Amino acid sequence: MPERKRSATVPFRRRAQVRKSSRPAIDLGALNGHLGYFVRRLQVWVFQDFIRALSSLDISPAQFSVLVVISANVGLSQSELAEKLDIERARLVRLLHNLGRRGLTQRLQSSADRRTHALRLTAKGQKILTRAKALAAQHEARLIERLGASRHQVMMNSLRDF
Amino acid sequence: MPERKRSATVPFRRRAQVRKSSRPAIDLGALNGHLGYFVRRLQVWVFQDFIRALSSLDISPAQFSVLVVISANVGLSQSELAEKLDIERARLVRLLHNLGRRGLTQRLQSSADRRTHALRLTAKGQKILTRAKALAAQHEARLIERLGASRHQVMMNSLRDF
DNA sequence: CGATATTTGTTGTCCTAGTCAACAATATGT
DNA sequence: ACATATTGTTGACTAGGACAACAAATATCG
Repeated sequence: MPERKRSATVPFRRRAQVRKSSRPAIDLGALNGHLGYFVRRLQVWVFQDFIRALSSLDISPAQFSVLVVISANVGLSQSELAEKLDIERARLVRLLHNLGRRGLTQRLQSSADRRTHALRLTAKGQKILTRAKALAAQHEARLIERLGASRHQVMMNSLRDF
Repeated sequence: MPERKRSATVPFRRRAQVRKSSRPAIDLGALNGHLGYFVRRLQVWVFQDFIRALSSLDISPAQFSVLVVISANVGLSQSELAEKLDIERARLVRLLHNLGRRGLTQRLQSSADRRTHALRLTAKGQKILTRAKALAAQHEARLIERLGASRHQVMMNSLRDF
């Protein structure tokens, strides 16, 4: 996609014709020493690919993580979920509001503590999540392909208990 | 229905000591199979630590990357910089506007192409960048410590040419 | 050359994520 | 019983990023 206008056959380049080739390669400089920069780039790629992968279901990465954790821990409270996913409680409220509006999640009154809501997926939510997991798996396959299986494994092990 | 793996060998835990233990460990579920989730967490940690590290200079990660690349490629244009850092041209305009307002960067008229601006740091910008690099190095040291030197190295190699 | 297309920097607009303070209802500790 | 803490919620605000449109400048190609 990046347009290559580098004609290798030009014998003598007149000054007026020397175009962008005067800056052949841009140096990242000190960024080369910062892992965070590359992590950021990877993360952006992952999000873009993930969003595209689940675009047919209109499920964002954050929404996916919420659905997955609710599904794996039925009845947990918003505070617990927020803490586990490192989301602000205030932000989780809006996430759940949207998911609830779409009929994917439910907030049930907890008998023990009337402040808390016991979270669970609706039948529709479970169905959607099943499809979402399949699409997410395809995304992960692309990531593994892009990264190389061994590197993917290494990074997984390195980051799992970060 | 949630598969609660209660170890059958646990004798009796007194209720008084068990507080919110009705939910002893929250399961990440399918997220455990997604590298992107852990990459995201690392990236958030990195940004938080980086911002804190450079808070005395009030330099964000994005601003740092802009200053670094300009410094390493004096005279490059906004388009080139935007492409290299994967920033929208429109966004870069605002970044440079702020950095310019603070007297850190300059946009000089390019003689060859009067559309483009040749970017460079001011003397003040270079001075600030020098200090920023030192603080960023401290941040990187913390990241290495947190991650382990070997893992840091492995990830660096894995992501450098992503 | 000259008409047309493309590039560059810019502005305006919109959307979403994320942060923060405050608040009512409820629960807890002493 | 009373002070304190937690839970879910709302409102307000900031910032990042996406997108369209635009004028000026340049490139392309008949």
